[in-house]
Amino acid sequence: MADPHAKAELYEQFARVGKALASPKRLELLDLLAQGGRSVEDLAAEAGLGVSACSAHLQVLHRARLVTTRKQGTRVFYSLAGDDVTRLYAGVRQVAAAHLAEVGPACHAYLGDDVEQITRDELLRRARAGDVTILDVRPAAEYSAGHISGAVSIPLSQLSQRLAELPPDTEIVAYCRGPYCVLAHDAVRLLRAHGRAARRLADGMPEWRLSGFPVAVGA
Amino acid sequence: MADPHAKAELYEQFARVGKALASPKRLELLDLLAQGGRSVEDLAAEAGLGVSACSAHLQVLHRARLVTTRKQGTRVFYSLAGDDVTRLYAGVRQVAAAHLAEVGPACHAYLGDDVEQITRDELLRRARAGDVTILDVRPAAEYSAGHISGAVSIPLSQLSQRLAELPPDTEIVAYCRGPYCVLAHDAVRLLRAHGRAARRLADGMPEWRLSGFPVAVGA
DNA sequence: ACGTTATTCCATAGAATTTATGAATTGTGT
DNA sequence: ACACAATTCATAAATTCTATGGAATAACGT
Repeated sequence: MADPHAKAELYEQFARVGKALASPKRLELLDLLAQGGRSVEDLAAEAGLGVSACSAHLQVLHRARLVTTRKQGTRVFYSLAGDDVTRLYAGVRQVAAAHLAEVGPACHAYLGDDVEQITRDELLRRARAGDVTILDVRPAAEYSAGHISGAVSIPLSQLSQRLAELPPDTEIVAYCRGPYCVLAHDAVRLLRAHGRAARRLADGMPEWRLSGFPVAVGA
Repeated sequence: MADPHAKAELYEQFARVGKALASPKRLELLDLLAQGGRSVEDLAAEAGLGVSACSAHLQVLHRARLVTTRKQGTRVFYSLAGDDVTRLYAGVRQVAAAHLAEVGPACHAYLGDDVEQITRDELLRRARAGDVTILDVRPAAEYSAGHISGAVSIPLSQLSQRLAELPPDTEIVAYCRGPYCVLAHDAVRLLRAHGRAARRLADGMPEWRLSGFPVAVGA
């Protein structure tokens, strides 16, 4: 009959994935990794962790096989193990947002006042019509790892100095890492403060790519 | 600027969902709940837990809002909070199966030798053609809560005594709770040992329902 | 070969959590 | 008032989490 130990063992394996998702810092790391491969110290800096702590978290993710490693010279690049992992992470966020009342306030506290959004489909239509400027405000390395076809890269930190590079009289749609990333929110507020028409893509690069929408790689 | 505390708080919320998924017993409970609402003691018995321990686990799930409660007389019925939760749970299993080498052996140890499978789409075609008997081998209560349209209910525990109820000369497709449930595996082996042509639906009731395939409710 | 650099490993440590058990309690319905 | 289901509580051992700073490892450049 059903060996209760065998059953427990199987669910133990499933739970390895759950345990990997059980820490806020690890979810932050997944968020960063969804933008492309990254080295440990890069991730540590971006996530506000010490290198050791970051490495430890990454190894939890690695033991659950949510990430893969690749050695490039003296450094180790971590990447998500597959699109299914990206989708799983998105699923966690979606379920949390749909059912946890605290997510709303937490979003507002972190992202600030709502800015006008645009959906992926509408952006694709507008991009094909050519009457919109798509703006990637993530760090340059993330843009290189993959961006929306036709997007220009101006990291948020440089945006106020480089406003002139944006063609005048066209609406700007800014995007970043995902629906819970501040960068595009801040960018839109900054652009509007300078009198530009700007909206934010409702989600970010990973969702765009997973939808099969056109992506470009490189500088 | 970006308040690091606000960011941490947001990811803390996301991690609540992850934490809820971080225990094998809780995943087992989700598996059971995906079949329909259930009382605490029912769940406790099915999952091999004491009532207290089961109640505690359920409250972890409830605090993460993965389940909802409904009072019916003297007992409390727990249900999944939505289809997104069912999908999230399926996602965890899928990622584990795709990336964790240990899942294969654990499956074999629990489910036994592979039995022939059939996909949802093929089953639907065959069912429409009418040349197949669909057999639900889950406990009767789960059948009542929702089953594949046209399926007959013979819980695995009664199958060997009730073989005569199955129309002769038609192939039988057995299904149960999902891809990692033993019931249909055992049923197919039992049927084949009695000389019947039998296969197993590759996944179970929740996946069938989520695909939008026809479902019936009641005895 | 040697120094540099990135990452992992180790030792530590406190805090916090997890899990389960059995008994007591709450609350609902008969 | 009684019976029953579920939760809470008191325990308890075990485990786990998290982060830190320093040592070990491994690969590269000179």
